[in-house]
Amino acid sequence: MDADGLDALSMRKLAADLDVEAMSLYYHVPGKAALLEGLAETVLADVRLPRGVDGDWPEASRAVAWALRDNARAHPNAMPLLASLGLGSPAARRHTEDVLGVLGAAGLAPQAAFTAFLVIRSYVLGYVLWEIHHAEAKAAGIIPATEPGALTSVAIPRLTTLAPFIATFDDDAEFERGLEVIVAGLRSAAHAREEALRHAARA
Amino acid sequence: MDADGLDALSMRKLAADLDVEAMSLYYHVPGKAALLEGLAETVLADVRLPRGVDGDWPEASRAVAWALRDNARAHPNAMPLLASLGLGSPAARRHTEDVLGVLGAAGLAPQAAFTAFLVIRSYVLGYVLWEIHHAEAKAAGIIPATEPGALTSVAIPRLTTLAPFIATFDDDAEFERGLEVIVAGLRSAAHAREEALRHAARA
DNA sequence: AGCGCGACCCTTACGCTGTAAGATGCGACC
DNA sequence: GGTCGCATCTTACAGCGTAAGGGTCGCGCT
Repeated sequence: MDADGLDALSMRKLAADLDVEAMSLYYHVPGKAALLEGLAETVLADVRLPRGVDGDWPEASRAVAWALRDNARAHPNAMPLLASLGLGSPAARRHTEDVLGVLGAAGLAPQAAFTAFLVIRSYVLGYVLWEIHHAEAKAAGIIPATEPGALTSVAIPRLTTLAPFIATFDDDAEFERGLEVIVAGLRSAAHAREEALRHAARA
Repeated sequence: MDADGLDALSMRKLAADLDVEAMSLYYHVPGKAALLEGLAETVLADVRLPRGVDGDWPEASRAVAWALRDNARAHPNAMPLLASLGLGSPAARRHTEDVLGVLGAAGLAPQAAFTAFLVIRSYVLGYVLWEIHHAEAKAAGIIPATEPGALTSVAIPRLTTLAPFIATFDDDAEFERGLEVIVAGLRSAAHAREEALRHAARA
C-alpha cells in the first residue's frame, strides 16, 4: 500500500505477492475490512510519540503534532484510510490513549487533553489530506490560477493573487504556522481555565 | 449519495434511478471520477458562507467554520469524498476563493487569510471525519472502554476515565470548544504580526 | 501404527464494479 | 428524402470481494 496506493491493494494482488491464492487469505483474516483495519493499526502504531516533554504541554502538543505529521508523510497513502476509518475505530483506540498519555503527563487535565487531542488530530489529518493533493498538483506543475481557461482566472482573483505563493511555499513551514496558531489557542484556553478557577476560588 | 452513502453510488444504480442504462451516462459524463468531482462541487457550492461580517475577522472565521460544519452535517457521506479529492481539486477552487473572499473582506491580508483558511478548513474536515464515526459508535451504543475485553480496558486507563464523557458529550459543544481554540490562536497570530510591524516601523 | 483433527491452501462460482466499442432510434435541417 | 447529431441501447471484458466446499499436509493422541 505504501508503494502502490490504496486502490492497488486487492485481495488477489496481495495474495499473488504472497505466492498464494486469494481465498487463502480468508483463513487468516475475516475479510478485507479487517485487513484494512489491521493496516491502519500498523500505521498508527508506527507513530513515534515524543518523550521527555513531561510538564511542558505546549511543547508536547507541538511534538505530538509533528509526530502525527511525520507519520503521515511516511504513509501518505494510508491517510484516506485513517480518515474513512475514523479515529474512533478499535484500531485507533490505543493510539488515542497514547496521545492522551503524553498530553496528560505534560500537564493537561483529562478533558483538556482530550480537547487538545481532538483539535490537534483534526488539524493534522485535515492538513495532511490537503497537503497530499497539493503536493501532487505541485509535482504536476499545476498552479491554481494558471490552468487553461482565462475566464476562470477572473473568477478567482484572490487565488490568482496567491498563486505564486501557493505554488512555491514550503509545506512544512505552512504546517508549522498553522500549528503555532493552534498551540497559541490552547495556551489561551488554558489561561481562561485558570482565570475561571481563580474566580471560583474567590467566590 | 446523501441517502445511501458513497459506496452505494454506482453507475448502474444511478442509471437505474434515472430510468436509463448505465452506459448512457457516459454520453454526459467522461467517467465516474468526473461525476464524483461534480458531486463534490455541488456539495461545496451548497456551503452557505456568512454575510455581513465585514471587518470583524474573528467573527467571520467562526462563522465560516460553522458554515463548513453545517455543510458537513447536511452531507456527511460526502466528507470522505472531499477528503480524498482534496481542497486543491478544480472543484474546490471556487469554494476556496469564496472563503478567502469572506476572510479578506473581514480584514485579513491575503496570506493571513490563506493560513486562516487552511487551519479552519483542516480542523473542520478532520473534526467532521472524526465526528461521523463517533456519531455512529454512539448510535450503536459503543463507548470506547466498555467493549468486550477487560484486558484492553486496563491498557487504556485514560480513555476509560473519559469514557462516560466521550459517550455523552455534545458534538456541537466540542466543536465549538476546538473552534474557540483556533480563533484565539488566530487572534494571537494577528497580534504577533502587528507587533512585528510596529517593531519594523520603529527600526 | 493408525486415526482424527486442525491448520492451511486451492478451485469454482456468483454477483457486482467501471468502462471500451459499436449498433440503434429519433428529431431537425438542407 | 437523406443526412447528421444527440441520446440511448446492447454486448463484452477484466477486475473486484467473497460464499461454499474440497483437498493435503503434519502433529498428537490412542
